[in-house]
This record gives sequence, C-alpha cells and structure tokens, in this order.
Amino acid sequence: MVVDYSGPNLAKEMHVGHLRSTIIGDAVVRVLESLGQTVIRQNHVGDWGTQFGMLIGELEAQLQHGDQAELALQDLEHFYQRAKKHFDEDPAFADLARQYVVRLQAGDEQVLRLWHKFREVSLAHCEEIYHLLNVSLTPEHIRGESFYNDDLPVLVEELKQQGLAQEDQGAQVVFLQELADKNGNPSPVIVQKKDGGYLYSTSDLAAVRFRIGTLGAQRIMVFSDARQALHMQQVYTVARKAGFAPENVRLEHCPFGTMMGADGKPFKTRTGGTVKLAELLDEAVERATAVIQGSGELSAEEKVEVARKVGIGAVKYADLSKTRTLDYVFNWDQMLSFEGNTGPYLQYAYTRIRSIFRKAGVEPTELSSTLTLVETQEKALALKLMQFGEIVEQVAQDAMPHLLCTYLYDLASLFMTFYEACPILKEGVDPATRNSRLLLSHQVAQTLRSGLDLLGIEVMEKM
RNA sequence: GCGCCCGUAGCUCAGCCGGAUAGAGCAACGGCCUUCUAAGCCGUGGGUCGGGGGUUCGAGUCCCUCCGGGCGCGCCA
Repeated sequence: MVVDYSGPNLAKEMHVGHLRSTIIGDAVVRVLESLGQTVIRQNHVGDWGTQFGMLIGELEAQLQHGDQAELALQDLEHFYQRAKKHFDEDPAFADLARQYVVRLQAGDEQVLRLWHKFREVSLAHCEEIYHLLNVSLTPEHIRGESFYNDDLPVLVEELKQQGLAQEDQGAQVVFLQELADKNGNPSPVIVQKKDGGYLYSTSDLAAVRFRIGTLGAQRIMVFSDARQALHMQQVYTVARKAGFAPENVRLEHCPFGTMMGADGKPFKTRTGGTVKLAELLDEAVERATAVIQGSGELSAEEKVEVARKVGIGAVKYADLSKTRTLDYVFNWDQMLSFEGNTGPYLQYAYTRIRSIFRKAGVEPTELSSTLTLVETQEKALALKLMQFGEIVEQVAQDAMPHLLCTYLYDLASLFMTFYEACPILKEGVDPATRNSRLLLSHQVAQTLRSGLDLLGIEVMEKM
C-alpha cells in the first residue's frame, strides 16, 4: 500500500500546518508495518509551480551578488518574503520570474540547476525537522509534484480522448455527475488551465495512476487537511472513471482537522504570523526542560536527552490522542502535564516500571513465567494487556491513532492503580507473588513501549 | 445558493457494527507519603448528550428538520 503524508511546500519553511499530516501519517505507517504490511511512503512535496519562478529569480539575483546559495537560503521564510517583495515591487523582476516559470517548465538547464539547488536546501531543512520529530521519512520517500510534470500533458490528452475532459471557457474540465448537487449541477474539475498550465488536480491524478500502475498499490491513503475533502473526492472519482484505479484498489482520504489556538482560531503566533515548526519544536523541548528540572534522578546530560523526548513526545501525543478528523486546541500546559491523557504521563508510567526492576536488581528475562492473578487490579490489568492486538488492528483499519492513545492511557492508569494496591518489592510479599507482579509489570512496560513506538514517541529509563 | 464537518460536565476530550445507572482528565472540594518515583493514588460534587420530530424492544450513536459554529465550491495548492 501507499501512504502519502507530510507533503510540505518547499517554497517555505515547514510550519504547524504540516505537523498533523506528518505525525499522524507516520504513526499509521508504523502501525501498518508492524502488522506486516508493505508500505510505500510517498512524500508529495510541493516542489513545482509558479512560485518557483519567483524564488529561482531571487536566488539567481543573490548569487550574482556573490552570495552562496546555502547562505542565501539559510532562512527560507525570510528568503521567500524577500522574493515576494521583490516580485511585487519590481515589474522587471516580476517579468523575469514569469520567464523562469516558462523556462523551468521547458527544462532549461540553467534554471533547472537553480531549481535543484533550491530544492536541495529546502529538503535538507525538512530532513532536519523529520529527524527532530522522530519521523521515519527519508529522502528516498520524496516524490514531489515535479515528478509528475512530464506525465501531465499525456494524462490530460487521455482524459480528452476518453471524453471525460472537455473544453469549457478555454480550460479543460471534467464534469462529474457523480458529485452533482441537488439541482443536478455537475461538479467541475479543472485539469488544465486556459493558459495551458496544470493544477494540483492534474498532478494528484497522475500520482494516483503512478501509485497503482507503477508502485502496485492496493490501498492508497492520503493524509491531508479536511478542507481538501472535496478535491480528493473529485480526484478519486475521476481516477475511477478514467480507469486509473480499478474497483479493487482502495482509495482513501484520511482528513484531519485544524490546529487551533486557545482563542479557538487557527493556531498563530502572537503577532498573527505562521508558526514555524522548527520554533514550535524548540519551544517544546525548552518547556520540557523546565518541567523535568526538579527531577533528582537525572544527571545534567540525561536531562537534555529526556527533555527532548518528553517535549517532542508531548507535542506528538497531544495531536495523536485527539480524534483525527476534528479540530483540536493546542495547549502547552495541558500537553506537558503529567496528569491526564498526555505523553509525559505514559512516559512516566514506563519509567516507573523500569525503576522497579532497577530497584529489584532483576532482569525481566530472569523471571519465571508463572503468572498468578489474584487481586482485581491484577486481573483488570491482565485483561487490558490482551486487548493490545485488536486495538492496533483497528488503528490500521481506520487510520485513527487516537484509539491507540486511549488504550495506552487506560493501560497506564490501570497500572498506576495496580501499583498503589499491590506491593511488589515491599516486605512480606512472597516470592511467587513478587515474581508474578514483576512479570505483569514487565508486560505493561513492553506494551507501553511498543505502543508509544508505533506512535513515534520515545521512552526513557528514568525521568 | 449548493455541499461537507462539528455541537457530550465550567474547560479539554472519549464513547467499537445502536444495548443496561453517559465516561476520563483538568478546574473545585476532601482524603493518602518513616519502605517499590506523591511527576502518583483514592473519593465527592457537576451533564434535558444544541432544540424538536421519527425509526426501534432500546438512540449520544441511525433518519428528517430547525438553531448555532467551522470549512469548501472552474483556472492557488
């Protein structure tokens, strides 16, 4: 199967808008792979389009001033703003930019070289973010819009020959009766602009065809914003009609809601700007550092590592634990709290168990396999442990990681209850009971670790 | 205008193919540390599941309608 997720626009720096697709998609991919599925990741990056004419023009202008490309592109956001300003204020530059778009489309070598340079720097930035986020995407998963460029004229021609696409007001349009409204008005999908250019509908269609025809996908999952629901429906409907997608191939759009600020409006900086992902993640680690400051268990070096895992884990868990399709409110204090359904709470539950083994001086492998369930807390915990498999199956089926989060939280809560009620290493606990409870605890730790790993969240031995 | 999504406790959210007195966490209040991490645990109060119809033995869940909010709808992605 093919899973399409993350897909940032390379023209700018990654921002919070890319977060949900990236971490939800990655969690689902991990879950699918854990079940033995063959998953082909596709990072459909935005590396093509009119804005690149402007960016390449700006890059060339700066290179002519003797600047190094890496340096000029060090701050992509800033570079973009500069290019935009240049474009808006200098008509000559605007013309140049438009020419570059044409030359880029035509495969002009010099322009392509600059485009490659830009793309390379921007992708390197994405790699950094993925690494920091502990997301499994690598360069080999990149398959941007540009990849489909050559196929677009071919595809449109096919649609025309099939009688699906027809000219309307100068553009090539597919009218879908399947998606008509109550009044019978068909839903229009433009596959080629009046000026001959193509749109994302076209490259998305090409992507569907490539994924099925070349990659052999039996199931395609695309993680993108819920606002693209109509667009995805259109693409899939056209793909079916055009014969790109046979009946037996599952075409799924896995939409997600918007990340909101405390004010209930889309998450922005205090000044109303877009929040850069790099800054958000830095802040997460910073805040986590403050949170674990009081820990007496950690050395200074360990704190750095733990803060990273806790901070990043908190951001990811906060997102993953909410129903995917709904908007959710981003709240630092809540996600970094050790109370409630949070990343830190689960990581803490894990370290608490590891601490027991350290204290006991016992390795899980040394335990006898005899499990004796007597107390109600022990039984409840064991019962919960057995449900892990079916929850994972369900997440794979529905692409809903929050089901796994809810499960892990329930499991951790049951463990805490068990831990309070059932002494393990205390005096007076007979060896058999001690062994059984250690075994049970170990199973919980393993399950927490596996579950968090499927979510792309790391654990630690101490915190 | 047309279409999609949402409305569950003060706040943030769960509630599998409809099934028993609707669940958590924050917040509020009250308990539990001389021994396994109190970053925890136990308990109390708090909801006409937006309103109204309908289907059903049974509806937070399915259907219709109304109210309220968000988003989308031919040449951006």
